[in-house]
Amino acid sequence: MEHWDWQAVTGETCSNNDAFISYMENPEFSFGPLSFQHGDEDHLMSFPEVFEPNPNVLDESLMEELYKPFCPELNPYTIPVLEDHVEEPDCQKQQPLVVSGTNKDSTKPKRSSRKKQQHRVVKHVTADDGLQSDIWSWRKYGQKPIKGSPYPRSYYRCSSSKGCLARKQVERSCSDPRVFIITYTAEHNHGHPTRRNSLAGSTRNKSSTVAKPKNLADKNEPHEVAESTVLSPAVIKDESVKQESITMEGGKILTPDIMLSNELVESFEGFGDLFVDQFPDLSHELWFMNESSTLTGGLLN
DNA sequence: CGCTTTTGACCGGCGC
DNA sequence: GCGCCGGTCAAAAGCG
Repeated sequence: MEHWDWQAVTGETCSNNDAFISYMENPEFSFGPLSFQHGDEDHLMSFPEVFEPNPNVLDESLMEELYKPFCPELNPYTIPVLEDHVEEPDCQKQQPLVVSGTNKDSTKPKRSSRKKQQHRVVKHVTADDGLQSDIWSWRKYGQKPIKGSPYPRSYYRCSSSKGCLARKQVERSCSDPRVFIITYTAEHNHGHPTRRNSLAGSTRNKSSTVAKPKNLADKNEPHEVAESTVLSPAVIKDESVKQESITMEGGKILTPDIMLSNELVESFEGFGDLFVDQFPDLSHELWFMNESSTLTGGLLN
């Protein structure tokens, strides 16, 4: 395996040896939180979100290494699930052990979570850098004010497939309102979505500023701002186009510089916009497909 | 028509 | 048993 230096958005670096050795120890994590060793320290980083590849020569072997953690054949139906990565939301950290504003008895464990057995992954993201990287489509099914937090928690379920148990909770950090705490529970029982949410019903925010939290346009209640990783319709449609472009190519991606194998291309399915999100320097390598598909008749209409 | 969000009601676990 | 709380349901309404 060729040596590959990873540049993390956080400023940290590590080599692919470190990262992939760790990955091989935890192959069930097809993508998502990835632990690696750097020096004497253990790190846990969300792989698709924090790493950017060095601008290096792009060839197939490097691409395969690059995408090994995301390869669906290893675990096609898994969202980032890493029990060890569970973190308590900020507000709950400040109030020992979950909920209950009273906290009369902090020595006993408060209610053992009803869903204790479920895997959970808690991610902290900002509106600017994290909220658009979710490749799944979600339908909101509830919102509740949370004790001890000025912001409500929103509940989403996967809308890509009926019967999918995947859930996501979104709340705004009370310690840093710029940060959204996203909690994933359960697993997707299906492959990556072929398209994002449909547009219908999702356009109540008349203003379609990119990634703007919905309801800002039509409601003034401050708690409403806490909600939402929902993409603006414009973004959703735009990304759907990109994503289907990849799928529609059905086998080969051709660029002036590279030709990828069928297997690798299949591993990209449902992954197109994530690629673009995470590796903007390389996005032009795939964007041509959108152009070509447009020329051959378009995809969504 | 099929999808979405909104929101009050309901359910079940937990502590007292 | 009661009340609190988080999580879910489902009806209503909007959108393309």
